[in-house]
Order: sequence, then structure tokens, then C-alpha cells
Amino acid sequence: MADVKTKSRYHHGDLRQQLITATRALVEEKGPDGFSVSEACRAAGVSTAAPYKHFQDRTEILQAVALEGYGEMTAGFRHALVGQTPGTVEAIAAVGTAYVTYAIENPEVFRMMFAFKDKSEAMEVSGMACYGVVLEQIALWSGKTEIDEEVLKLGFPLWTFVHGLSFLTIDGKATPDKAMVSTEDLVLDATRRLLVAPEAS
Amino acid sequence: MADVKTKSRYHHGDLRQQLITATRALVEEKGPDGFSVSEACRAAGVSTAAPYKHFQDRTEILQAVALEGYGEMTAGFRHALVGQTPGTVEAIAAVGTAYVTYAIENPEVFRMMFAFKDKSEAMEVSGMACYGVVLEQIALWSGKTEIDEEVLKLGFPLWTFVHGLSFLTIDGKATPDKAMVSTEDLVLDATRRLLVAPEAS
DNA sequence: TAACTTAGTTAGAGGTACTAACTTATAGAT
DNA sequence: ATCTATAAGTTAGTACCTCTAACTAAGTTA
Repeated sequence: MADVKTKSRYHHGDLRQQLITATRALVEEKGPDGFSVSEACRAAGVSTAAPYKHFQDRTEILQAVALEGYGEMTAGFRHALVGQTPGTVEAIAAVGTAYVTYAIENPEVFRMMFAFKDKSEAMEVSGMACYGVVLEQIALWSGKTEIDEEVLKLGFPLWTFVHGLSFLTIDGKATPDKAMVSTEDLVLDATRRLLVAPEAS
Repeated sequence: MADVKTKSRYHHGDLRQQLITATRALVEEKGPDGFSVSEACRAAGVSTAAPYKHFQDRTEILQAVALEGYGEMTAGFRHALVGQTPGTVEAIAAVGTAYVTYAIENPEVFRMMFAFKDKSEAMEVSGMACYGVVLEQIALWSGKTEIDEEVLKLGFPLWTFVHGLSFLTIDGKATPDKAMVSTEDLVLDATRRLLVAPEAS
């Protein structure tokens, strides 16, 4: 615990986090398939067997990266709300835009966050925490003090829209020839349209 | 060419298609990562080197599966339009619902169809052909005779919505506790909301 | 300081993608 | 009908990969 620099490095001390970081970089570089545990080991300077003291298998490493992703996304949401008037359509749209922005800046991690067949407990929790930020704004907007069923009902189409926009954008479908406006404008317009009370058909 | 049953099977005759079929089944069973060329070979009863006479690499096999997917999806769109009055909101929504339905019924193939970093020419073409079916309806709806920029501008948010709904559904996010209505109702409502002319803000 | 635990190591089994070199069947030209 | 070229298989082998077993060094606690 005394001198980190000169102490023997047999015990790495921070391998778990370092593997996550290396994996994150590799995944973002070549996609979740292109990633190999071996390569992450090389980056971290350990043997290829070392990771299995910290993770059960390859998938668990990727899940850890995805989990970090949810944390970052939640932080991005909160950041987007700074300076917004709580409970306004603009505030809600700002979170939506932050969603798409996160996807654009971290496309492969974003993709991974949703691609796991069976996600861990921790991931479910982080995911809901993330979703909760926008649900909170929607509750405020509709004059509720808590997130009830109606708030969920209002939120779901919005989530759907920004989720779709994220994927289409990172998959290169949202090109100019397919009717592009800026992400902000698209999200703000869609938020307005999807939030207002449904008319009787 | 005479008797298929008794002729020597050294030349398989239909290996390319059979590999695609086997791959499709495997992908749908275990996801694109779980799939291995070797396993597809075992299913088709050929050596592990055989596929490379028909495909450049593993990715190209997966792309062929994705390509088939676009064809199926387009067929699904056309089928959904049977009995609909062309150019109505209902017709447009029916195609949207068919989109989500395809995703639900072929989740892994659907995921793959959009996950390729650089898609082939053929895939781009098939993708646009697919998209064209709904754009056609939107053009009719807005009284146009051709698919111009404005039609694209109207179509994009709709695509975004059903794309997002597809992913959220196959990833298990569209569960009852998150405000479920039926897919049809969600799509129809969203189509109405997203299609109407934007109000001045 | 002894005993136990944590976190590394090396070695190796078994699976994968893909290539090279070879072989067999088929098709087309004569 | 046969000869030849080519298409489509084969076997064998390389270079990876994930993950396990058995071992070892370092840190922790009584």
C-alpha cells in the first residue's frame, strides 16, 4: 500500500478496471465481435488466463462495459437537464437528444447495452435508473408527483422514438437523402407530437 | 441432372442456399455471435472448407442471410397492404406494424440486417426497395405522384418509431410494466401523430 | 510467523476461421 | 464420344481464440 511504483507488479492491483477500459476501447474500435479477451490482456500486460479471476467469461467482461455505459448515459441525461426548466417539453426533449448523442458518440457500446440475451440484475437496475431520469421529467410535465402507469404510458413512445433514431443514425440510415433535419429538431418535434393527449379517433 | 437421389453427392449442387438456410436457423437460435461456420457445415454435411467456394468469409454468409431478410420483410409489407385502402393512415400503419412483426418473429436476423459496418451494394438496394413500399403509401397519402424530398421527410420519423419499437420489443423492454398497448395500437397512434403537418411552434 | 486467500502464472485442450494443395464431377467444344 | 477446363468438393494445416487445471507469489489476518 506504500509505494505503488516500486512494489512488485505480480499483483496488478487494478486489473479488473483496466480490462474493462481496454475492452471498451477495443469494442468501440472493432465492434463487440471483433473484440477478443486475448487482445485486452495484451493491452493490460497480463496473461490470457488472468481475466478469469475477475470475470466468469468473455460475456461478463462485455456486460461490465455495458454497465459502465448506463452510468455514463445517466450522467449525460442529468447534464442535459442543466439550465432547463424542469417538466417542460424542452427539458424532456433535451434528455431525448442526449440519448441519441450518447449513441452517436459510443455506437458500439450503445449497441451492446441492448444486445444481451439475458442481462444481469445490475444492468436492469442501471437501465431503469437511466430511464427514470426522463420519466421524472414527464411526471413533472403532467403534474404528477410520482411515476405512475400513465407516466410510463407517455414515456414509452418517446423512448421508442429516440431509440429508433439512435440506431438508424449509428447505422448510417439517417443520411441527408433520407430527410435529415438536425437530431435536436427531430427529437423536439417528435416529443411535442407524441406527448400531447391522444385525440379520440 | 437425371436422378438426383442416386447421383454422386461429391458435388452437392445446392450448397450455397443450404448454408444460408442452416446459418439462418443457427443465427436465430443463438444470435450472430453464437453462430459458427463449422456448425453450419455440420448441418449441411460438408467439410469446413466447403463454404469458402461460395462465400469470401463468415461475414459474407451472414450478409446473405440478412439479404434474404430484406426480401422477406418486403413481402411482409406487401402482404400487410392487402385489403387496405392505398394511401390511408391505416395502410401506412399496417406496414409499420408489419415491420415490428417481422422483427418479433425474426429477432436475430432483424438485428443483423442493421448491424453490418459496411453493407454490400445488394443490401443497400434491397433495403431501399423495402423502404420504398411504405414511402409509396406516404406519397399517395400526401397526394404526390412520386417519392420526393417531402415524402422522405414524412417517412423518416415513422421509420424511426417502428425501428425503435422493434428493438425495444425484441430486447424485452416493451413489457407490461412499461406501458404496453398492443403493437398495432401503438403504431397506429404514432403514425397519426407523426404524420400530420407540423404546427408552427 | 503461520495459515489462508487473492491474483497472478504457464501449459494445454478443444474450438474457430481460413488457406493451400489436391481430387472429383460436370459442361462445353470438337 | 472424348478431351479439357472449370466448378465444387476434399484433407491437412496454420494461427488464432476461449477457457480450465495446476501451480506460485504476494497480501491479510490470527
